[in-house]
Order: sequence, then structure tokens, then C-alpha cells
Amino acid sequence: MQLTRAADYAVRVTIHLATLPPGTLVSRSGLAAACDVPIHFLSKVLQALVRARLIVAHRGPSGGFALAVPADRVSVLRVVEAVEGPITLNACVINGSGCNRQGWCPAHNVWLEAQAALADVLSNASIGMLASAAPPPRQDNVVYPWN
Amino acid sequence: MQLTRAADYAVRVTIHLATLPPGTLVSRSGLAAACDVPIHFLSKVLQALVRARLIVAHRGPSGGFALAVPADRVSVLRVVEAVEGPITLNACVINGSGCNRQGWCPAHNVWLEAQAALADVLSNASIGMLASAAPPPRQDNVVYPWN
DNA sequence: ACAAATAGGATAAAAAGAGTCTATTTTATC
DNA sequence: GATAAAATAGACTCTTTTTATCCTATTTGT
Repeated sequence: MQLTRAADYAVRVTIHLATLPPGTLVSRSGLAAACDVPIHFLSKVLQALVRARLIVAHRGPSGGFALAVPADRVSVLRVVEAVEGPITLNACVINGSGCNRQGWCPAHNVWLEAQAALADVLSNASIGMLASAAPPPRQDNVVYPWN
Repeated sequence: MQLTRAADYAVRVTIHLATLPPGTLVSRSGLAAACDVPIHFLSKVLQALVRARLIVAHRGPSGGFALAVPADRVSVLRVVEAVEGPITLNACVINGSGCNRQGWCPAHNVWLEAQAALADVLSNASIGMLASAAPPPRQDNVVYPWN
């Protein structure tokens, strides 16, 4: 009943990117330092975010990662699900899980409701919103693409 | 990001007990059959519920388990937490987790809010409510204490 | 005394979670 | 074209949690 560390890290990273001018590239090691994430583990998280098209990656020297979408249009839910897959509170709410109580189990709807309530909060919080609540980034850690 | 099977089973069991006349004792094997739970695993779940004083156990022949509290006064949340411990959506919301971003991390509040929304749904659903939505129990599986 | 029931400890297999390491590919720049 | 910086990909390890199973006690109604 807990988010994975990966999802937490993904949210940290996207928020951090959202505090920078749009399009700013930050390298993996830059992100690891800024977001306090083990650098090797971060690789996987970033790859998942790229596959979900929430961030873009540029290879080569002066490469790095940047948001692929305006931060206000990305919800925390999308970021979490990019890394963890769809949020499902219980095995029985997964389609085709073969729960043989489906259809009459009185708890089923509660799981659905709770899941919806959770998803609602997470989808109403945008990364952009959170980023503007964050303290401004330390300038000496930032590499602007025009430098 | 999912309930454990144990929590699911616990809810099934308490709902089942709530469909019976108050005080009705059902043996572990009876519960296992009625709720479709592996019998040995069920032992552990039942023990947790007893420790949390949500159900009472009677040993000896004609012993079994019964609700310890009126079903309307038991929320799904209490049952889940009896088995899983307190619901915490992220490591950083646990007091003394030593998250060194605490105090300024802009995501922190979102986790708290989402967690509250989840808990809210689960605490507003009582086991009694769910039980009355359940189809009536098969009479041939029920042993009444006065028999 | 006996039998039916729960209590609880020991064990174990399986899965998930978290993190590391290394080789490969891409690409800007000299 | 060579070099170096950077992302990509996947194999690998280690630990913890989950999901059980089994066995021995303990309780208790008849």
C-alpha cells in the first residue's frame, strides 16, 4: 500500500525540470544530485518517463533530459502511472483477474471508489502547480542550453 | 500500490460474519470455504483481527470466530489497517523517516492529500453497510450457536 | 478422557523492490 | 575523423515482503 521509490523519484524529477525554463536540458547526474536519487537507479526511472513521452532525452555531450509537455498539463497521476502502471487498489478490480467473486462481492465497489478518490487527487495536482510552490533552483546547478 | 491479499481476505471475512446474526460463530474452515481463502493463510489473518479486537475467537468444539463489534461501527479502513498497519502512501510521509527533503518538498502535501482521500472513502464504508448489500448467505453453510 | 477447535512458531517458495554494473549507441565538438 | 560526453539497455545482485504451509501447543465443550 505504498508508492514505489521509482514513482516518488519520477515526481521529484519532473517537478525539478518544471522549475527550469522550458526546454532546459539537465543531465542524469544533474538530476540525481538535484533530486537526491541514486544515479544508476535514476536511469530506469528516466527511461520509463521517456517511453511515456513525458520527457525527452538528448544524447551526446550537452545532452540531457527536459520536459516534453508543458508542466501545467502533466498531472502527478500521469507521472506515477508512467512508472508504476495503472493504479489498482486490489487484484479483483483488474479486468480479467479471474476473481470468481466478481459481480456480487460487496467490497468490489469500495475498492473502485477508493481508487477513484486517490486517482482524483493525483490527477488534479499538476507538476507545474507543484513546481511553482517549490523554492527556486540553485542557479549554479543549472546548465542552460544557450550557454 | 496495492492492498495485500491478507487485507482483502480480512474484509471478505468480516463482511461474511456481518451477514449472519450477531454473535454467530463460524469456524476457520467455514470461513475459508465461504470467503474463498487458503485455510492456513487465513489463520494469520484471523489472528491479526483478533489482536485488533475486531473479532473474537472461541476455542474448543463448536468454537469459531464472530464479530466483536456491531458491524455498522467497523469501517473498512479499520479492518485493512488491522492487517496492514497504517496506510502510508509514501515513505516520506512517515514520521521520522528521515526524508531530508521534508519541510520544503512540494510533493509532500499531495501525498498527504491523496492518502487522506483514500482513507476517507475506506472509513466511510462500514462493514455492516457492505454486508447488507451482499446476497444472503447459503443457509446450509451456517451453523447457528443455538443448534 | 476425548475430540474439535484456535494460537502461534518455524520454515519456505515466490515475487517485488531497490540498487549496481557494464557494454552499446548516439552525437556535439575539436 | 577522433574523442569524449551523454543516454540506452539489459543483466545481475541483494534484500524485503508477500503468501503461503506445516506442526505443535493450548483451550474447551461433551
